[in-house]
Amino acid sequence: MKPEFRSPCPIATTLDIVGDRWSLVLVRDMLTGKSRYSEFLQSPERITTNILADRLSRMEEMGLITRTLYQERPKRYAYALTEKGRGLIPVVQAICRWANRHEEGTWSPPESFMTLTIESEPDGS
Amino acid sequence: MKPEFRSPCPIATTLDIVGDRWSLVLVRDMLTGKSRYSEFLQSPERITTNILADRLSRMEEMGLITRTLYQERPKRYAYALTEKGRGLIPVVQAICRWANRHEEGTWSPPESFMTLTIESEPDGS
DNA sequence: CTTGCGACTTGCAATTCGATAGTTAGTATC
DNA sequence: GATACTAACTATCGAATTGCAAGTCGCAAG
Repeated sequence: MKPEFRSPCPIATTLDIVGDRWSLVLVRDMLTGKSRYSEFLQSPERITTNILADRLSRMEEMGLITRTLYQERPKRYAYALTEKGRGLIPVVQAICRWANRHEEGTWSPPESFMTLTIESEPDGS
Repeated sequence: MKPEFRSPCPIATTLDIVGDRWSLVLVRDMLTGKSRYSEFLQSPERITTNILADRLSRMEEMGLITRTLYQERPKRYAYALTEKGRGLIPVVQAICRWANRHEEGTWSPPESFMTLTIESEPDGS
């Protein structure tokens, strides 16, 4: 039942976990305040429902997010990043810097996004 | 013929370019001194030849790498990162830090890898 | 008692992936 | 000069993944 990675290389391992076209988009959404299924569906990239359901359960399995019932009757769930998930903040920030520098026309993320930090980081920049 | 991205979001755009399980593994290989087709094949993740050929041509199209004939008769090619490709250094370094912190058993990259810098970066750390 | 919403699930065609086998060009060996 | 070998690909094919559309289920409002 252990997830099997291609190699112990940290890069290959990370790609085995979030190396697809959607996982980090969901991380972005959660970092910018979204928490519900229907909110993820509304993002401009238009993820489909089957992929969304699949990614959410995968990411939960991998310990990146938690799924909590925030309301009984009708049951409603909220998805939120775990500390492991929030640990990806520096990764998505680096990705944003790269895209802004090398791909014309990409949006500049809000200052508040680029200055997010991980609680437990030794460096609060 | 312009590559079409899902949205102008820098994260989604970057994932449209390198958001698969192999591209950044090849970036890693090139950053650690590999430059030839046969060398990439020998990495522990065992990429297959069709995927390797596909990724190399895609990455060349996207401006991440260059393919140069380094020897006539027999023709031999060397692949190297462009400045745009080397711009991904902070991304792969952030990925390494994340994996080392959150995934047990991942290799710690050599110091020389973690201190690589982009020539034109405003911050040489 | 039907309409609608949130959160999924199912079906299916199309694309992509992985394993393996084959090709092409040159070089080295017998 | 036939045989073997290596680098760098290309082709084939079944399996897995993706995208699109439609359907389901619980509930609550009108």
